[in-house]
Amino acid sequence: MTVDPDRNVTLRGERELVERAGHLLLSAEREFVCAAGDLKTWSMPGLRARIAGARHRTAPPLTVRKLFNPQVLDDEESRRHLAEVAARGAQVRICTTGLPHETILVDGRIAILAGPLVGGVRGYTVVRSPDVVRSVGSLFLAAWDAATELAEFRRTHPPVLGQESRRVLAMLGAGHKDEAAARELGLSLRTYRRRVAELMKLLDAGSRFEAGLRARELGLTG
Amino acid sequence: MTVDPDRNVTLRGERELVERAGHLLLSAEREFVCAAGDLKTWSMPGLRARIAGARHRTAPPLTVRKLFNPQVLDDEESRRHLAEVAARGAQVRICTTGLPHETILVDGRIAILAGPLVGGVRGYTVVRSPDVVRSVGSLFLAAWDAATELAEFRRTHPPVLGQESRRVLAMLGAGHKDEAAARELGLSLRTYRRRVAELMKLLDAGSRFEAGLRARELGLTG
DNA sequence: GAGGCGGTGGCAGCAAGCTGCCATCGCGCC
DNA sequence: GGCGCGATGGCAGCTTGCTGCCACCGCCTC
Repeated sequence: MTVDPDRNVTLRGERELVERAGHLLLSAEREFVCAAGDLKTWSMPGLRARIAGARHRTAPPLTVRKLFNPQVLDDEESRRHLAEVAARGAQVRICTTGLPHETILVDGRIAILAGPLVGGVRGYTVVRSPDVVRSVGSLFLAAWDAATELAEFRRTHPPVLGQESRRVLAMLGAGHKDEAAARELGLSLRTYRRRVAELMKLLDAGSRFEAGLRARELGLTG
Repeated sequence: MTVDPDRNVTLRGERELVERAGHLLLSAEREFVCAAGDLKTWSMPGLRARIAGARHRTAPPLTVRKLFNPQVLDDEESRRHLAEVAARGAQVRICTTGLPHETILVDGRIAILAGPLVGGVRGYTVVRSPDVVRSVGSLFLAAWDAATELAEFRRTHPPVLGQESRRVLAMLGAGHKDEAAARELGLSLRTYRRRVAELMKLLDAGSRFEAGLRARELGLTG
């Protein structure tokens, strides 16, 4: 890593990013900002835990802001992770406009911008030029302000269900047993239950009761 | 049965009522009106089916109005029966003020008024005097107009739940397994499930999913 | 045609839920 | 005390729901 703050450095692959810029991420004292289309880009095994650990040392509590596209809510693991992150005090928002590039901002001093995959490896450009970082920061802020709080988003944006899912929902809502419902929908018992399981994942429900609750809550019925 | 229209006849017990006044009930051509505190008074086995059958013969469709107190909604069998009756075209309303006496009105011509139990047998007085029947009719109409449609009533009057039922609901809504929920509430598994079963009866739900749906629908959560 | 891939469905085994039956216990009442 | 009544909880057996595993099928690609 050069000492010239106006020299951008591009690292290839997450491993190199972690090795050579990990300390930058850990150096956050005031604010840690992260924008990404999905959760995959910043997986960085092991680093998250160290960041989480580092937070305990900071005198002024670290402000953590995470901005994502709606598709992070598509799979259950991501939802669980987001919920956990939010529970630890991070602010999480969802932005319906496409996020340009995956971005990290540390204390308004350092920006790390992800590039496209090149030969299966993603490039990460570490930027320290104050003007560049500032303008990235203000772009982020604009997107952040336009985005909606995770909880609010989830409350007002029910997951989009296909035709079949809605028919499964109707069967469940009518109180039919699985066997009858499957027959009525022309599905095998196995497949019907697969659908129900998918639905429950989608609704973040641990039981059918809960699923019913949420289905009504999100206005997915009738 | 006397031919004098101004002579009231009191019949003792439902059997006698059915035997000697059953034909009056079946003679309804225009309107059949029934008000009762509960469904027990007019059980009259076999008669209902015959009334239902008779309706097919009537040239102008028979208007059926039934007025009940809220407690008919307390037990599941009554609810099912009411739903069935309503589905067959009867108008069903719920009246929150106590209904004075069980009453039947046939075509504005005949009134049958139930009295108290005497020696375990209820008396039924058949009235044909036009003035009396008219005034009973107008009293009924007043109560009818003040009452609310069954569907509307059920939508706006969620069943009153005890403290414990609400805690059971909370457990269900939190997605807990029965065992965990029972432990948390300090109940045995058996009793917890009894509570759940009661709750589901109360909510008219054939499955836990449905119960969740209704619970949210009736605003019984959070 | 070979092979991969996604969706389906049968099966089996387990987990969870449901309910009838009965013993028990507390409580009010005679 | 004796009795009945309602609530509780243990037990057992059954139903329902859940899921991993595997085989199969249709489709696409090479």
